[in-house]
Amino acid sequence: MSERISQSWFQSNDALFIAQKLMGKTLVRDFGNGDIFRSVITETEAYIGPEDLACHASKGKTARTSVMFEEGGLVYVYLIYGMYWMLNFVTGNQNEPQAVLIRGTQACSGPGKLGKLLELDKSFYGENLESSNRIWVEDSESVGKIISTPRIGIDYAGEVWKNKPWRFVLEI
DNA sequence: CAGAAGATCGGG
DNA sequence: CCGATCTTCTGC
Repeated sequence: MSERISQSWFQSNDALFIAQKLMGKTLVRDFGNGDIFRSVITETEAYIGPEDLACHASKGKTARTSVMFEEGGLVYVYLIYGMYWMLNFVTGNQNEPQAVLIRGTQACSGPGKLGKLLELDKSFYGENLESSNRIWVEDSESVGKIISTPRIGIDYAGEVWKNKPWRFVLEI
């Protein structure tokens, strides 16, 4: 009964909206060997636009951030601390650099651990969530209450941006 | 071209 | 609290 979420949905909404609406939806990862990971998304963070000093796109368009300047519905992954692949979904239209960081699912809490569990790597950079045969999101009923808090690990972003309540957690 | 720091995590 | 571990960006 679950239906894959379309690229147009990611494209026609901003990161703040999508970060909240992804709550309760199902993240799917097909490893291609018969194993399929499916788990409900329970924690996200929104990173919006060039003004948001916590958003990588605030540094401008570079090889690392260019996918955020593309249309929504694509995967943005990057390696952090030399060992963790962070999973993000690009949102909004072209030249509206924004993304949603997937910080956790019911089966796995923590963005670093999730990236490891999903076996992410550089090859996922720019993957299309609507057409990919290895990673996508399926619609499902959101049950529970959404809590918002400041984002984690971005003290460098300055008082204004580091205090934005753009981290969302689903309490089931 | 060298150096620093990072949207993290686990061990002590 | 600190080290792991390596890509990316900055400054000289």
